[in-house]
Amino acid sequence: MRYPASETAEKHEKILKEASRLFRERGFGGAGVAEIMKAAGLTHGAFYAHFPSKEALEAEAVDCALAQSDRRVDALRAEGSDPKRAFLDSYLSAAHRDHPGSGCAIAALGPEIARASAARKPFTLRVKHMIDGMAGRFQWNPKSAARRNAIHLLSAAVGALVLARAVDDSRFSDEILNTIRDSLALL
Amino acid sequence: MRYPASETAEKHEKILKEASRLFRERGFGGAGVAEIMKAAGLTHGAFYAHFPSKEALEAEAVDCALAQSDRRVDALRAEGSDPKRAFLDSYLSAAHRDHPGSGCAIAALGPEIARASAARKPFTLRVKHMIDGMAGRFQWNPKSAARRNAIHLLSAAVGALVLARAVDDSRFSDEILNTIRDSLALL
DNA sequence: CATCAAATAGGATGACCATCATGTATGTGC
DNA sequence: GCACATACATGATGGTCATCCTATTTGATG
Repeated sequence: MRYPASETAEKHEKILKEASRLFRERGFGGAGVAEIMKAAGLTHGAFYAHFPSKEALEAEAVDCALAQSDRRVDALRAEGSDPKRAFLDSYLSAAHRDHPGSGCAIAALGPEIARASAARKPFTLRVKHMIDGMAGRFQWNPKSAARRNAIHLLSAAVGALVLARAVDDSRFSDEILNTIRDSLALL
Repeated sequence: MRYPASETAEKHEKILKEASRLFRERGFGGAGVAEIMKAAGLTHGAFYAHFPSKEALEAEAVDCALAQSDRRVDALRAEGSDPKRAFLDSYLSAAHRDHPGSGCAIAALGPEIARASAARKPFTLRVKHMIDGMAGRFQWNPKSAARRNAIHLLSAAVGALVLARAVDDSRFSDEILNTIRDSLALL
């Protein structure tokens, strides 16, 4: 059947959202096309009407997830007086550690993206934009070190989240998150 | 045929070495049992005489890779006068970025380890030991912040390497490595 | 209103993969 | 020196997965 154009666009978005969640939860290899389509309320046969390949879906899903992260960083600035502190509290929280499906794609998929040819381009653009945003909108001392500090903050936050998730000791995991949260607040 | 015990132990080590390299290069899912055995000079049938499952191999391979990293950190201390600086120069080098197969397993496999039940325990022990070693052997100012700074240094170095590998722009990638190298030298 | 194009379902396909089964040859322990 | 255990090779097996094929249905187009 041919469906109304609006519904088609909605379903495309729904597939992307579910893919981006499942990829972050289980990795690119851990989430299959059929499972993603089922989560989106469709069957596997319809997949290739929306995306040319799974690899293309991976690229779009990464872009989608990082766009969401970008919007969240913007929202932090609108809300509180210290957006950097708000970012650290949110990014290095136990909730973020325990729910990768709705969290940062860099920490959930970084090494797999490095091996995935198609996802690297959108990833690069989004990361550049995130660093520019953080450098421009967070409060740094001195202000001249904004870009360096933004790169430092993002790197340390990503690394800490990766470590906190991989470690099999909840106290050690908490220690990592708390240590980096406090350290980066001083930048 | 029954082989001499020494040869068997050698082959066990060879399988582990090749697995740890291939896993770091392609991820757990990207390297199959048959390919690993072939790289070790054997056929796939002999695998289950050495390891009970692929998951068990993943755990031992991670342990093997991190043990090697640990030895390298020790070696840095024996060689130069500033082991922290030597670590940063090595860890955040273009060579390390471009050769994950012989590099740090945290940066190459972190998120996959977080999802791999068996590998998390040895991973946790090795990371704890690495942080203890860096806290005790590197020069920190002030010395009272040694443990906090060691966690900070490892997190930021891992995050920077993940970012530098995933990004599709060599200048940006270099900028990340150089920025974090200089920032962490001040800890 | 008639035609077309596209979105979907269901099923097929071919590849890959972890694991297991079997046969064999040979060090090892008695 | 003999019986046995075992490391190995080869070959199945069962499952999963990405991708393709075909029929169907119906909104869009003129």
